[in-house]
Amino acid sequence: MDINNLCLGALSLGEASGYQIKKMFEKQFSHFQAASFGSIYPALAKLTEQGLVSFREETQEKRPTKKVFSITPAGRQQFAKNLRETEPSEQYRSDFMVLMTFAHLLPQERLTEVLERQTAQIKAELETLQEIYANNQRLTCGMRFTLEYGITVNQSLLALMEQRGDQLVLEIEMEKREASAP
Amino acid sequence: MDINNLCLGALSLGEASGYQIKKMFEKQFSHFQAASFGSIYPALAKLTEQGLVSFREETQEKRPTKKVFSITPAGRQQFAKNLRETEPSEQYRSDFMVLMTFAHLLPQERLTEVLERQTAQIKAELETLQEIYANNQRLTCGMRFTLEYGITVNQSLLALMEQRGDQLVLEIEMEKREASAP
DNA sequence: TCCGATATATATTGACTCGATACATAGCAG
DNA sequence: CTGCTATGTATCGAGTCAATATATATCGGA
Repeated sequence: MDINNLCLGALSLGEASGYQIKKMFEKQFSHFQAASFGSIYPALAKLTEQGLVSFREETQEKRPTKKVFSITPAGRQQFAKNLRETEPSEQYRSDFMVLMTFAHLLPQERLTEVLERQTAQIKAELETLQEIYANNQRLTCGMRFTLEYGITVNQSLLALMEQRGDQLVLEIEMEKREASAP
Repeated sequence: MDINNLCLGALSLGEASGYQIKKMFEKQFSHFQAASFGSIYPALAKLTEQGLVSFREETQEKRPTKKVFSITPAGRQQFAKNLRETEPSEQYRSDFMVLMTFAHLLPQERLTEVLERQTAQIKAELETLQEIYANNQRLTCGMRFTLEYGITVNQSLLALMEQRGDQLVLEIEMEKREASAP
């Protein structure tokens, strides 16, 4: 699923400027997709060219002029078609996991810090998702499901980090001592 | 964490050719990092230029000539330094979540298929991780932790999919009917 | 009051990465 | 004997990101 398509999807929920689409990626979609201006603006230009979205210019007082994009009927049709053909793939990239894989190369204080930071991150993400879930009545069933999905993951990870974190630091220190004096 | 660094990390576990490094990304590291030839070969060239890795050419019978790369002491030092400065960030990208967000635009059969496929994917990933965990004595504590992390996530997701999947299909169909005849 | 942070808004650039492809050889299954 | 899988090196085009440029405005703190 490329950014062209994701912009089409975002606009299928309502008209928006490039800046506002970026905000949507940072808020509603942040737990499963990301996009930068460097891909959003070219995508909107291309979609306009293809007649899948249109825009009107909105001059604002005390703010720069906005280009408000809307999805066209052709765009809506195209998005539904692309969606039907999209395979449910996933990709996960984690520097945290890399740090854990090579944890024996980290000083103990740094390892502790990394684990604490990761735990805090998970906690923050969990709270964000729970807040969206609780304070939003207009969510579709599908959206509610993605939130449940994210909440489930983060809850089980938080439990793992809290149960296993301190123990891991000790294990790694043991391993280091064994390696240096076998 | 860029691919240069990841290659350095891979080579810190033992010498390997570009092809073998790719295999490592597909096996040991597949649940948290990925890399293609298009990034691995340029990375190895750059690292060689910087003196962080070196290589010898190994002529094989009935096989193309191999370039076997090894990490140099300077490379090992650089990797440890980079690791200390790496922040534990994570990124997750999921077309499955996009499909769920816009599930109301999918035909029912396709939605069912997507959910089944996702469940199968999670099951497969879970089995792969459990197999590595069980059949490998040489793992470091850190590596074992990354496997536990992955197993935890996939177990809780599998439970969610099995509890919630069928129900979701019904909910979405209800929602569609309400939307078309309010 | 002025400085820096934050927010709204569009847009581009360089660097990085992926997926596909090319080239070369060989074994194995149908 | 054709196609698939495997080992191996390497590049190219297309897509993407992070940073930056350019404007303007608000708001809090020194």
